[in-house]
Amino acid sequence: MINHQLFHTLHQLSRHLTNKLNEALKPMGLYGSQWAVIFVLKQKGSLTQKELCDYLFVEAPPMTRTIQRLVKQGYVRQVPGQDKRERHIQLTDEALQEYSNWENAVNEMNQELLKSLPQSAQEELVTLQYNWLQQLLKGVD
Amino acid sequence: MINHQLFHTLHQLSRHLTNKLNEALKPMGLYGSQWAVIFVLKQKGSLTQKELCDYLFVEAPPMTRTIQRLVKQGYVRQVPGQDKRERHIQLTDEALQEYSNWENAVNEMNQELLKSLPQSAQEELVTLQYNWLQQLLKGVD
DNA sequence: GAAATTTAGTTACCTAGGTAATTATATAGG
DNA sequence: CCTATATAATTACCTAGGTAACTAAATTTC
Repeated sequence: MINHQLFHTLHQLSRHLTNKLNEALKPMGLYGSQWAVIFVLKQKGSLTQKELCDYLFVEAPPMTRTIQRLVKQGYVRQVPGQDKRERHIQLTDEALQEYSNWENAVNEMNQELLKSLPQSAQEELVTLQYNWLQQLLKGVD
Repeated sequence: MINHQLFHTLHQLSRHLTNKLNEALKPMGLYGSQWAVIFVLKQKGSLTQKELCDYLFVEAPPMTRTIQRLVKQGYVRQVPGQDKRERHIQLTDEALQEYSNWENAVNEMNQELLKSLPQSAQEELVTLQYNWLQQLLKGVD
C-alpha cells in the first residue's frame, strides 16, 4: 500500500507547510492565499482576476474573496479594463512598500522549513513534483 | 527562487490530488476526509477521537465534524469508553459491507493518477516526502 | 478529600478552496 | 442589426481544517 502512503504524506506535508506559512505571515496581518496573490502580482505587474486564477490554478470565487480582502486592507487596486467585464488587479504603493518585509518573513520561514532537507533532496523533490503535476494537468481541458 | 517553486508545486499537487479523490468518492456519497477516517478505522479497529486526531494530524474540531457526518450516514458508531470523556469510534456493519466498493473506487483513481509517475519516481517521492515530514515534525510539542 | 490542573470532546467562528447559479459584457451567426 | 452564445466576475453555499473558548470528566496536589 505504498500508493496510499504517497498521497497521505503529501497531504500532511502540504498542510504542515501551509500552517507554517500562515504562522509566519500572521504578525503582518496577511494569510497564505493573500501572499500567493501578492507574490504573483509583484512579479507580473497588473493581471486580471482570470489571469490570476489561471496562474494559481484557483477557481474564480475564492480569488474574488482573497482580492476583496486585499482591497479592504489597501494592498491591491481593481482597475476596470477596456473589456468592461475584466478587472485588472494591481499592487498599491502601500503594498510595494511593505513587500520586502513580507518577503523576508516568508523567506525566513522557508529557510527554517528547508533546513532539514539537503539541497540535493530539494532539487529532486521539486523535479519529481513538477513533472508529475505537469503530466497530471496535461489533457485537462 | 527554487524554494518558492517547491512550496508552490507541492501545494498545487496536493490540491489536485484532493480534488481527484473527492471526484472518485462523490458517486458513493463520501468525501475525502471521511474516507481518511474510514481507512484508518478499517486498519486499526476501534479508536478514540483523540487517537484518530493524532494519527491523521488533524485538530479535534474538524474530526468531530467528520465523525458526526459519518454517524449520520450510519457508517460509524461512537461508543462511550471506560474513561467517560472518551468516545471510541467504530465502523458499522454497513460500512464494512460497502468498504470494498469504496476501496476499489479510490484505488482506481490512485492508479489513474500514478499512471504518469514511474514506479521508481513514486518510491523516490514517497521517501523524500516522508523523511522531510518526519524531520519537520521532530521537536514539535 | 477538596481544590486546582489537565484532558477529550464540542461549539463558534475564521480562512482556503470547490460547485452551481446569476449578472453583465463581448463576440458570433443569421 | 439583433439574437444566441461565450466569458469575467460575483453570490450563495458546500467541505477541509485551523484557533479560541467552553464543558465535563479525570488526575494532581495540597
